[in-house]
Amino acid sequence: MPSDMAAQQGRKQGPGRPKDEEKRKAILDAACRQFLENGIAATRVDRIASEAGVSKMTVYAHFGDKAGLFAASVRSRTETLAEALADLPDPPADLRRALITYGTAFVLFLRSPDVLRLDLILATEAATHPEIAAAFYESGPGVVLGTVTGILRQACERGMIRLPDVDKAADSLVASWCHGPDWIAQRLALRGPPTREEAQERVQRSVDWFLAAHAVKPQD
Amino acid sequence: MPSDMAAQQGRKQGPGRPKDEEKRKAILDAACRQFLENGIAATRVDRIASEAGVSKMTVYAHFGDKAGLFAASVRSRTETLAEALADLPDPPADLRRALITYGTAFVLFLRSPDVLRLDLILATEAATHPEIAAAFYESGPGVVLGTVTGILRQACERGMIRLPDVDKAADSLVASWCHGPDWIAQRLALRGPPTREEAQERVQRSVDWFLAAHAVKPQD
DNA sequence: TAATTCATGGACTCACGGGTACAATAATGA
DNA sequence: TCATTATTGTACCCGTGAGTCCATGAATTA
Repeated sequence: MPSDMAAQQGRKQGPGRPKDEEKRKAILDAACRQFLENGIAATRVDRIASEAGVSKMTVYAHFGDKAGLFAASVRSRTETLAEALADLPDPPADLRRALITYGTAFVLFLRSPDVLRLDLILATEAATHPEIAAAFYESGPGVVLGTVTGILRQACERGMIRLPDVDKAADSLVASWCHGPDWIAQRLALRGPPTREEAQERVQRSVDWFLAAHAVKPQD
Repeated sequence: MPSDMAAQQGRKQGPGRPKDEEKRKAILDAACRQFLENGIAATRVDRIASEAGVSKMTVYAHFGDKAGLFAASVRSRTETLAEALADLPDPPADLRRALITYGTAFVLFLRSPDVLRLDLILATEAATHPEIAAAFYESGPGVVLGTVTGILRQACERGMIRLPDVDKAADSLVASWCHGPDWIAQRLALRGPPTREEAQERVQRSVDWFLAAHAVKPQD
């Protein structure tokens, strides 16, 4: 990622001691933890520095100011999460099984505490950091939506189901998997994340509705 | 609401000048606006006071401190919103029409900027103000879920549809109405609230799936 | 009228935390 | 070795904003 280096360092490795990449990583790591745990306002730069085992001046040397540190750390976190999403196995050929497999993975992903916190912070900060919010959407929910849309579109082309509007159908289907009142309750700390069984059961139910309503050939 | 008075004032109207209820209202009003707009940390008590046309001391006399002010203002806002939800018209007899009518109202409600902000702030603050979060859930999402569950249960009893688990079905159905990636995009300020037409179209689609999949009489 | 409580506004205290200054030291390229 | 840049620790500056103090005046009950 050379563009990243250019954007972050801005200097071509002139003479003198180079910046320590390990320290940079450590700072980003600590910053992620702190920002996710406390939000922007309540996070102390001093604490990040000490947790990273680094002096405060080093933090400012690498990232300029608190906002820059936030942006960089969220960006790195977003990339990490996006990789996790990209690592899903190939979809089974069977449509129903493909939807259930992916759906369960998505639910577990989208309701993991880290993603929940990240979503929360970015939603709070969307007004002041629109590019970050957009990047998060693209590499998180956008990927989920795109994958499901692809699966559905393919199934339509193969004549397995019939959908008047694939995009909207995908949106509603994903919604029915992930974001019910039950999910709201988790956001409000009224319950924990679902177990794998709960997630799967929930997705299976939605998928079965969906297929029952849209399948071309008669089924039960 | 006498319990409210007792909790807030604590004194039985002794001698001397009584507290001005209008000022109290004005303070709450300004506080709601500010907290919804900026969140807790970024809200300035001075600003609330000046916007309410009141001295800062008066704010502290009425609400003790910033946290108390926040709690009181969110409570009042939650009550207001709950009233809006309670004001919905009686459900039409027709099941499909009832679901669509309520669903559209819910979507417009849950995606209104105010509710979105409130949800966001409470989710952020859930750890430090669990009772407030719980109260919000009860009078917001909880009411929606309860209403839909009621409608579905009745329909089951009348033999119009068949559902193995009414509660979970209601959760998924509500989710498919409200909280797709499209909604996430709105939270991230990537799009605005849906129009009435969009909301209705979306709900209608979900309801039709649902009924197609669960109707007792033969379907295609 | 007297006693009591509320409200005002402005000045004030005080803790907190972002960001900087500086002097010393370490690592690197030339 | 020399110039250059990174890093450190500590001490510091300084804006900000929550919460308080106080002297004055207004509303209310007895």
